Amino acid sequence: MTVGTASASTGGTRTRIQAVALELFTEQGYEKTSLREIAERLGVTKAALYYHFKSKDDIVNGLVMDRIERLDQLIAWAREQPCDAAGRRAILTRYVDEFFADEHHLVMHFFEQNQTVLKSLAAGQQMRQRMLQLADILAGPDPAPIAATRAALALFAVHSSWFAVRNPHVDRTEQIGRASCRERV
Amino acid sequence: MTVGTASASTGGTRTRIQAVALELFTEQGYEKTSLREIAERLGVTKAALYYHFKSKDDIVNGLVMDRIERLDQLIAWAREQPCDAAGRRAILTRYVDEFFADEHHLVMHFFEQNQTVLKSLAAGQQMRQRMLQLADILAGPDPAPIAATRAALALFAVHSSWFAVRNPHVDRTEQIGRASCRERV
DNA sequence: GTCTATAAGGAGATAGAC
DNA sequence: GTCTATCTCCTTATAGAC
Repeated sequence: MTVGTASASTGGTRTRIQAVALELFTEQGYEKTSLREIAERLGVTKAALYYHFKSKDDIVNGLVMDRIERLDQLIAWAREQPCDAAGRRAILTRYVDEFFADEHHLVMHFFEQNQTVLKSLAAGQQMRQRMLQLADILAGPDPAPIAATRAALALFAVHSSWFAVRNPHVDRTEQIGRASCRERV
Repeated sequence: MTVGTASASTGGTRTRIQAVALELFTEQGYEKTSLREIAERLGVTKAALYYHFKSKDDIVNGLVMDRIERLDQLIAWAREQPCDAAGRRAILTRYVDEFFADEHHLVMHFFEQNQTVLKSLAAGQQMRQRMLQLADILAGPDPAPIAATRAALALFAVHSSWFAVRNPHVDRTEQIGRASCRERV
């Protein structure tokens, strides 16, 4: 896991907490996962978690804020790409490469599985706002409604790949890449 | 709301409960919505809810089971459609017409906002299974991996329309129809 | 950094009167 | 059908010892 800038003094416990929390939040949902459950799986007590994070929400914030920074960089770069098909494809490709490679995709999966939670979290609202910005860039300036819809769908197609993944012989990244590149943008 | 076969004897309270619950579940999530909140909005007490539903899960079950029946009918019909582009388009069109018209789309929206909940509910697992069946039919017999992916994405594109809807001048059904028909299946 | 102990509150669910 | 009252359980979060 690459999560934030864990203070180098700690033995990586903070990062381990985030990793376990992310897994449980994605599997069973944020609300259904208690701090007791996270602590137990780590072999510590609940109180230990509160040394590293000031609240349950704060665990999520750490995960999200990291992505928002990276997303802002991608958005800034995307604004300078040409507004043609090649430019849009380049944007989508970088999006997939950055946010769905390695363990990064775990965070994205968490986002999709916990939409209602993110709605009530400040970090989640910011994330959503960035996604809409990216869709706007893909749609181009003064888009026809149909172009705006298509741009948003292209972005979403990447995310919906989890639903599509069932054949064990096709690995996930391969399928995600295929899904995004097939989309006409 | 058209929810199940409410015993005609009651004054529709059961249906009103489902309508309010559906709205709150979709807005803030299933876990975050308490029975107290539902009861308060209806002007009754928690205990009254338990006369109509044996548990909180049971409220969701009523909503889901209704869709599963309709989905099973659609699946049976879809199996008899030709395996060409026109047939696939016909299937998608009926899917959109049946599940995204009127208030039906509220239930679909609830599904997307509460994926983790549905994972742990028997009714939700059945629903997911039906969706995969439908994707298989769209993909055709012995599909290449790429065809399977494309079929699943086409289905999902319909559902992702909520993300795409931002322009208030384009109404939702119009956009959903457009989204599904634009998709190459 | 991690522990024990506990506070404070809300959740789902039930019993029984009306 | 709906109410009041209550039970039981589990949650997030804090205080303070080690």
